[in-house]
Amino acid sequence: MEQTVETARSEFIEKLGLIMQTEGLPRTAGRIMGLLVWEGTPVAFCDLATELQISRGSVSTATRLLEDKFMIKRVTKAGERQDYFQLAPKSYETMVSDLSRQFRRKSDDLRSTLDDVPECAADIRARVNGYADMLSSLSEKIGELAREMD
Amino acid sequence: MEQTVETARSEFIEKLGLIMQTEGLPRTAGRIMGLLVWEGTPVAFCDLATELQISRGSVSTATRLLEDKFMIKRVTKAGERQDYFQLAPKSYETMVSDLSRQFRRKSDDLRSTLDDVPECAADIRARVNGYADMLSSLSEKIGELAREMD
DNA sequence: TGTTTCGTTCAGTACGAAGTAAACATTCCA
DNA sequence: TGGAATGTTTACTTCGTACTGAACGAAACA
Repeated sequence: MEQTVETARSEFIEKLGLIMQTEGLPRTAGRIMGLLVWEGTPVAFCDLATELQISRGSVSTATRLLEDKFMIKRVTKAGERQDYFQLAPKSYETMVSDLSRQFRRKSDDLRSTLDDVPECAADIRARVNGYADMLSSLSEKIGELAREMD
Repeated sequence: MEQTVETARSEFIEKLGLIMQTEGLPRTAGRIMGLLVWEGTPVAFCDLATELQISRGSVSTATRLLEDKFMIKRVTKAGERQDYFQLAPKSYETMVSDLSRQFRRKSDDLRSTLDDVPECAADIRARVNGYADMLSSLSEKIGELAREMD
């Protein structure tokens, strides 16, 4: 019975690794997130390496990446030399508003290519804006969700 | 003056290539989309190859991929042996509802790992569901947008 | 029927990203 | 001060994916 929970745990971790890979993050970072979500409590640096069977170097780069994105938080324990990690507060909210920002940036980036396109090429402008509009609508909707989350 | 429009065109195409790459599609497919968005009218198979400076093989696989996703449409012209391509009707709407579906699938996939987790592990269940909820909320919001688009 | 024009498929290649291992820097403790 | 523990950095390796180029098959034309 305990066996199946263990299986579920590693399944969840692996799945989250794959999912976050599709979001453009390294799989390792996703697996770390998975472990931290499952555990809930702070997990030691070395435990991440041993449990996920990855090198300390990978743990270092991945945790730093996740820290920079405010998805996890590095904490310390009194009398403990090791670093511990746990989910950052509002981590999901952060992820969602980050996604919103990504779409916004893409939209703006595309629209900026129209700077040198004269007014007369209205049809081209309309089509490019159409794509950019889709992206900004996505950004808007997702931003809305982010605001609803706290 | 024409020069700058040409520059804007290739900039747009390259940018869309990069953007669609972040969405998990091959860059080539994104550049094809970019060309088709810019032009608006059907573009010949061979013109895709020469204008984007890619092999016919790449054109073949990328167009097939985009066709399968209902993002572009293959059309023919009377008396013309070449295939032509243009944006599919409702292509943006399709892309958005596809995105919604992706998040839905991820959410369901994650939640399914809880099947073997007993009720007593309520804290674990809550955390996993928290992540899945974020994904399904995204799916929901984006699906909403898709419905608003037609 | 032979030839040309197309699009597809597939083997090979190139490239980039991610992970490893080891060297390194720093901190803590004896 | 010496040494162990801890995290970071970097050179190298691995792996997957995307692209090329050529062979192939099918269809149109002559």
